[in-house]
Amino acid sequence: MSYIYDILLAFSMTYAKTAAFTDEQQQLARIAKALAHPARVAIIQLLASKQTCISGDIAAELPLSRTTVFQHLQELKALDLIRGEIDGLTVCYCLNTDLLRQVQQQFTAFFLEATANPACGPDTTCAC
Amino acid sequence: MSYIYDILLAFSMTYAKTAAFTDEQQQLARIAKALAHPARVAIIQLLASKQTCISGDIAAELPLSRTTVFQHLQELKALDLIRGEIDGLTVCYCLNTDLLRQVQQQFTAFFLEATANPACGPDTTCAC
DNA sequence: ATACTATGACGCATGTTTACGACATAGCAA
DNA sequence: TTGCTATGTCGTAAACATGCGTCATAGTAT
Repeated sequence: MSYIYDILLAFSMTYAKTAAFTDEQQQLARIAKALAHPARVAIIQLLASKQTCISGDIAAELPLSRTTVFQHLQELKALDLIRGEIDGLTVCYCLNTDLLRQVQQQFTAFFLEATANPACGPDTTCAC
Repeated sequence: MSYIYDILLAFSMTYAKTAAFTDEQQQLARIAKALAHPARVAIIQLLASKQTCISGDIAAELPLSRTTVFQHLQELKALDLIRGEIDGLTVCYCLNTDLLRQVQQQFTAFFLEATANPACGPDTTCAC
């Protein structure tokens, strides 16, 4: 019993237990992770504020090196939150507003669920 | 000029440049980071689903060790997203719904800003 | 062709997160 | 007291994130 259990356990060690969470939870966490750095929040706000897509001089507007900004751009791009099209020497990055709207709904649903009940208080069994 | 610049730069190296982003951006990123792991999303959903606050047997409902779950609880607690009150042998954890509502508004505002414009398309200078 | 510029790829150093076992503590109950 | 149970603390290993300098590539212009 414990032998087989140990073998099964071995396969699910270290970072792999994540697979046991629901797709919904993992999806939300993945997007949240993309927003979990001020630089990436700033990049999205920057792209949102420009009518036309701006190129890699995004780096010029942030207090980070071009290399680092590029890395953040890649991360957002990997989740398809932003798109990048090469146009000659420059690259035009822009928001994927369709996906952002979907994501917005996921977050809205999550927060609705989380704030639905008044949680603990004088009317519940405990009083946090 | 470049001498003083270098000194100033030295104070803001490595992870400290974060200070150059707005409070708003940092706050959003901080909360997003708290939601950036499926376990923490699951914990919040779990607490939301229970009428009464449940104790540390949260761990029993998640595919993680008690120690690891405790660590995630601490992280959420550090941001005051959840509260924990000791009641004899057990601890009652519960959501801080007031704060969650504030956070909800921050995210709503961010996504509104991000999805306001149709971004790139046939009507803009580039066509991502 | 040559030089210039905007991008992107690579590698490395440092710090942070995640996960867990082993130990410590503190209430409760026999 | 003694043992049991629910919590919390510590140390540690592995993975991941962050930041940047350096080099490679590929358009553009002279």
